[in-house]
Amino acid sequence: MSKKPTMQDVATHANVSIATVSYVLNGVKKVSDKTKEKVFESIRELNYYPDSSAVSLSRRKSNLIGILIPMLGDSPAAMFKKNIYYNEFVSGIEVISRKNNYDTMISGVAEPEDVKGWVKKRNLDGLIYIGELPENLYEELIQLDVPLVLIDTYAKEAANYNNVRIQDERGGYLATKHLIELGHTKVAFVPTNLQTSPVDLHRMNGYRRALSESGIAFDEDLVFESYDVKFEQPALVNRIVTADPAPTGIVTVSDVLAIGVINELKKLGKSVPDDYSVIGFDDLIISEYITPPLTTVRQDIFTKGRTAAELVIASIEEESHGHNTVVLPVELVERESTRKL
Amino acid sequence: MSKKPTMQDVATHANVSIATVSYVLNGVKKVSDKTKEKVFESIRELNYYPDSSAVSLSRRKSNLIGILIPMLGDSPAAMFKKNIYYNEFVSGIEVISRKNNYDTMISGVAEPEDVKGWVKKRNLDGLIYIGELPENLYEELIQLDVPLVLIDTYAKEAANYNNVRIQDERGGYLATKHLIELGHTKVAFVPTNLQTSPVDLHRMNGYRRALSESGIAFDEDLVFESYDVKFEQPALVNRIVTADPAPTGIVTVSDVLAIGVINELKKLGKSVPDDYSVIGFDDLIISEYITPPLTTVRQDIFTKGRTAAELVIASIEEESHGHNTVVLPVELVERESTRKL
DNA sequence: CTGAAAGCGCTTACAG
DNA sequence: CTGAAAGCGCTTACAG
Repeated sequence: MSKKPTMQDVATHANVSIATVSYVLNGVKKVSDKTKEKVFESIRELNYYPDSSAVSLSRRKSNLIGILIPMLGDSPAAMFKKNIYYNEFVSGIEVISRKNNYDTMISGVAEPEDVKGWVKKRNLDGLIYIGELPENLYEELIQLDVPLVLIDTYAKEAANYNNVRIQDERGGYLATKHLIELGHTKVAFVPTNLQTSPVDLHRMNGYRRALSESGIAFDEDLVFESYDVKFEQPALVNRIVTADPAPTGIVTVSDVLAIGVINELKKLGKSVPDDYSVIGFDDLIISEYITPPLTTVRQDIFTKGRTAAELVIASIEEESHGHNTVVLPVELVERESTRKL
Repeated sequence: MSKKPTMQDVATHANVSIATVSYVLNGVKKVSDKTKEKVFESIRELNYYPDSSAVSLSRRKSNLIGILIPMLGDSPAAMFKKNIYYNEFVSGIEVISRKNNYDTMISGVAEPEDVKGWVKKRNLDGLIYIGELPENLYEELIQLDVPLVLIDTYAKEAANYNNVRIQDERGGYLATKHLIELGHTKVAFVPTNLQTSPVDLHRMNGYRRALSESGIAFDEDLVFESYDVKFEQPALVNRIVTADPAPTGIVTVSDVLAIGVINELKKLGKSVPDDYSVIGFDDLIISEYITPPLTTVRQDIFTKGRTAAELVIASIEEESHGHNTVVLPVELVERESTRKL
């Protein structure tokens, strides 16, 4: 095959200097229209594409955005693999990035040191981090001085960065309120892990607000941590069905959990929504198609990804490294996993 | 923040030339152990990471692998977004790539010209393409002379590249055979699109083989193209339930389709597996947790991704641009969406 | 409006 | 075993 044409080839072909080609390409300086025309013509004919390694090197800008996905346990991919959620999220980032001429790379986060290395090595222009950032990573990242967007974070350090979150408190509130309105008074709350997940804590605040608004006392015995976002939840569900007081409604912090809970309940011969009303959180694509179709709190994960990408890119291009926080709305979607008591 | 250290900084710090640093880093030439030690020491102290733009530029190698995802309709992401499948696949690629010091980028494929541009721009070392490659893309890619792995392709041109496929024919066979063994004689086959999908055609060959093996005549009227891999399938299912002959078993080419079919059947008051036995294909993570748990033909998508990555990387590093074809096994997973007639 | 030249941070023959 | 220097393909002051 023929070697890839360089800027020099274009310059020669157009009978100008490479500086001029560069100017034309970057829309910089006033280049005469005829020259511009010639150059574009040559670019087209030679089918020229600027070499981004060279561009990155000389411009100190890679047009690369890194997406950091926290690891749960072993491999970064395992996380990505299991969590249907990331699919849409990454998708949103991808769309906006491409539109703005950025490419995206994904990496699992193991050691903070690795992240730093990655950013430096690849000259990443910006970073999107999903979830609570480990303390030590904050320090590393500050040193890196790279535009950063934090997703679903409530850490105080987060205030120094861009943030995209959703109305977590309101989500918990809406879900609980819904069950209460349906006549449920014994409502369980199923977070992942209250120690490690501020998001869960905020949703629980909403849960508590809804309870107290209706004069229902908060009961610790109705909070069941699952510790793991996965479909298999025998232990969790066992605790729920044997709980005292016995709940009739279950507010969950994710659709995956809700599906898991419904599944285990079925195994125990219980019916949803006849015996238990269950609410999810997220509204995954699949949630409408399970049995029963899941009542859930919808968040627009795709938009979350888009917003995150828009924020990093703005931050990169303004050189302002601003810290904006965008809180996206949530909404209750009533389907058939909840019923009037 | 302090500027990122360069190789020069390391050289100065270690009191050697940058050439030596480079040699040490690349394990090339025989550098004395003391020197090596000094250099590594400096690298550690300065927390140095080679700039990959510079490396790419001088070594003409980006250590970047591009994943091409075909677009269905509008945005590339839309595809990625909807198809739960890609999640695992990309995950597999990612794991192997990272282990081999490659990063991966994902792009939707719109115009073949765009792909070419992307490869040239980013100096991609290798490419993984999912699905049937448009004719004109073959030509473009040949010119690019970049290691390529084709996934699930049956085009004759594909023989010139690396391929990863699964036992499609066998999958169709196993699914159909299973239904026949359960006593079904009127078995429907639901492909996506026989015109555009050789994969579907191969699975149908398996379907036909199982039929003929049992002395059941193939009946065109029992083939129902869905034309779209999505959960909503009212028209499709309407055709199925009103078909003559009336099928009792349904072999489907994807879990998404199967879930869609089951869903529509329920809406029509039909029960699975009581009225219809339905089989999927893929065995998505979710498929075990829907109602009824889906009987399906499992393929290991994660391994498919891993294999694809291994092939490109081998191809990149051997400079041999080989064309190996790996056919991964499939296996029938019996769950509860099928029953004895 | 256009170009010569230095520089971005590496790699790699070539000398020694 | 080690280093000086050219080169990878761009960008960008600086001159003109």
